[in-house]
Amino acid sequence: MPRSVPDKRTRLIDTAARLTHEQGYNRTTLADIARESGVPLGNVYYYFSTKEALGEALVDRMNGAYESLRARWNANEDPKARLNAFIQMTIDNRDVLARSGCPVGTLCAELHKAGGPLADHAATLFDNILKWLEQQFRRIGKSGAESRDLAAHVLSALEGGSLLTHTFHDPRFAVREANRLKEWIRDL
Amino acid sequence: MPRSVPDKRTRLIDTAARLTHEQGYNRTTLADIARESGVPLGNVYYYFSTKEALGEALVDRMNGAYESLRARWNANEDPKARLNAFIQMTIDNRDVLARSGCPVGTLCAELHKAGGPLADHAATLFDNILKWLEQQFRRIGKSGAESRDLAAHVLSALEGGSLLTHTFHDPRFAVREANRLKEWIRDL
DNA sequence: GTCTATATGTGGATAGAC
DNA sequence: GTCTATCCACATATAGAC
Repeated sequence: MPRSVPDKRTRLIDTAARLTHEQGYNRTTLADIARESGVPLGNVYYYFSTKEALGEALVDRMNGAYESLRARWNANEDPKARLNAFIQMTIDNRDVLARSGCPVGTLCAELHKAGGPLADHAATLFDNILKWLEQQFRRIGKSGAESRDLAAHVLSALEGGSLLTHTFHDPRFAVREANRLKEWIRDL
Repeated sequence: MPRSVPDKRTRLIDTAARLTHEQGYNRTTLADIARESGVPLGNVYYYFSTKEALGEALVDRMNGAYESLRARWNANEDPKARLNAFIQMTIDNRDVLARSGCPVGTLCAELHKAGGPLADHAATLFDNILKWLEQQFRRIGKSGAESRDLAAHVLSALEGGSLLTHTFHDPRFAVREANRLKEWIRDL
């Protein structure tokens, strides 16, 4: 029994993900999400008791999506190839980054101004990325401490490039940082 | 006639700068700013016709503050020393960065989700930084195109490090990126 | 220039019928 | 499970006396 239209709960999370990325979390209202999902506003509260609960589900969904990507990259045995696949994502998404920034970076920046449990939950997105990056550097033969530093450097450069790309609506900033990292990994 | 208390307009901008950095622009209300400035809410509108007008003044003030810093760094003739002074700012401010992130980076990220004239105005903060950085690399002897790339790389690394430092409330991410840049500049 | 009171709009959340 | 109507809090902005 194929379902061409996902169930309401899924639709609400998907719409929340898109609108939060485009407009920011605070500026995205439950009324926006409900309308774009084709769900009446009052019905949203059957699935999510508060906006924050929807935010938590949104972070969970993003974590799952990135976990799927990492699983795919793990099919390649070469850790440098895995790192390059991660970096290539920035290049492939350059136009989206120019329009709305990195979905993870902008979400973390915004939520950590408010604090609270949702902010900490969003930080797990970066944490999971860092852990995976660290594993790849260990496979290359780096020590534990150095692997953590190198992982942080990769993510810092890509996030910084994404921020400039977003601010100037110019994909080149992120692409240049990505290419710089690829050369740097090649020579490691 | 020394004035220990700045005039109202100045106080409003200063308070707006602090609260916007701590809480974000959207979550900071004019009532917050008025209260913390010791100005009645209705009186705010005598100085700024809209919240956006206050936002513009805030960006202008930040541009002026960073311009003053750059003027001080320009007193040193050595371009590498100037670059190091810029990078050192990240290290000196590490605890503030851990609590609230980079004032410029978080402001640009938040405002560019909404778009509009204020977002473009905020981008001038990064633009002025990049122009100054580019000048230093030209002084070192780099070409125009390469100087622009190197300037973008410095800012990307520091902003990315600041974002991770903010997200994890851990100063080390920004400090490591700063130290890495210092070594990189030394060997240029 | 200053300040109180208030208008206006909007967002999160609830009540309660179906 | 679904949906309409509505409550309540709060943010921007205005009116108008002083």
